[in-house]
Amino acid sequence: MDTRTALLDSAERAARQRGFDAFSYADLAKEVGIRKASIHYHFPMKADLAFGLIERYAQRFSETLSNIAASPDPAAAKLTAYRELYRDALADGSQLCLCVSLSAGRDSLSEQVLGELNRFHEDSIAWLERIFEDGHEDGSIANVDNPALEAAATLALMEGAQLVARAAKDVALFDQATASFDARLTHTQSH
Amino acid sequence: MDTRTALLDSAERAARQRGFDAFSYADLAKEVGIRKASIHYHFPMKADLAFGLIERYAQRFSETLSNIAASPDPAAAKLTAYRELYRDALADGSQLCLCVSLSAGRDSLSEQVLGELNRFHEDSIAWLERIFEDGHEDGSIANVDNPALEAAATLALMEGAQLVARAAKDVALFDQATASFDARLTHTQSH
DNA sequence: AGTACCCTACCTATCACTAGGTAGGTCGCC
DNA sequence: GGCGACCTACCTAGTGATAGGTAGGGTACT
Repeated sequence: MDTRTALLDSAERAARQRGFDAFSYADLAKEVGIRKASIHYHFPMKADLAFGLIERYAQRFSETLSNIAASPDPAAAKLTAYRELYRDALADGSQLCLCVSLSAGRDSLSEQVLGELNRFHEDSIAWLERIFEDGHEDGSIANVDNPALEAAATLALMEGAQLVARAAKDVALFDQATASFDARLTHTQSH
Repeated sequence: MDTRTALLDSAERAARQRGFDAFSYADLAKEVGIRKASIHYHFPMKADLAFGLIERYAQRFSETLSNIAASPDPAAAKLTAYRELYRDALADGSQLCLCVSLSAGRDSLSEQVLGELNRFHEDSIAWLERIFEDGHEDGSIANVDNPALEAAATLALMEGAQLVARAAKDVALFDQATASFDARLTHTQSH
């Protein structure tokens, strides 16, 4: 496999599990099977690695959101899919999604990475706002007063639910925290 | 001032601003005005410092919640007060509350500190559940279906809102994320 | 075909620095 | 005299980063 990709994979897992500052080039080197110094060939500074991580992550996430939005399902189903994204990222309760992890350890990040992170948040909120508007129109989401505010609330809810679930290492907490949100969605049984 | 308290104060601010792993005994020593090694007299290991922090924090928070609960105000007003707690902790958008900060950097914490953190979360949810029950009865909180789930959602919302607001260094994001929540509360104008 | 050159992708060895932590001494106060 | 509170001085084990070397592949000119 491509070494650069292997490094990104290993770093992403470490960052999501332990935080970006909590893993070292030595950890990475051991896992990927090259020497510590060789990592600097691919990522001269650790900030470059952080940027590489968020760049790839944002791109993947963006594609996923586009795919969800493109489906002919009602808006409620799209929000359910969105929720699943965050739920799945928890794995067995030991991982955070990268944006939550980086948000939490914000301080050590470069200005560039921070900008990318904020852009990711803005994109997510814009996407959600659109879905809430659709859900208001097609009636699949209950009580939509202000799509923009609902979008901001949803993002915060997902990130917060992930945080508390990971703290307790218990995915059930994520489900509890998002259950009321889920109850607003009209689930049309399709089989 | 008491040196131990000064150390806790300095450590708390540092932990909330930069994360528990991101400040060192050297930073603390410089700020408090004693030598690095002297800190070990008060907190032999950094884990002891972490425990001291969360212990004091949990106790303070518990008292605050008790005071809020004891007031004769409607349940909605108590939730507003709860929201203010998290909002105020943000300061100018640069700080998290201690539990969010520690949740985020969970990995480096001792089992003991982790237990204390989870207990804090449980207590918060129990407190919130009670408030939601009251709010359902006195009618000051709209659409209360399941108090336990609402409680979990509220905690997650607050922590998540704080996280995204801090990431963007903008308190307005906290307000946006919690606005829909606030809209469910009946605000009785008293003057 | 041979040689000169640059490239990628690693390596060894070491850098300067910081982390948390320890040993042992000093000083004032009850 | 003992103890609380602090000091200087040091240690070990890391950290990210750098310097300089090397094996092997491609390209280009003669």
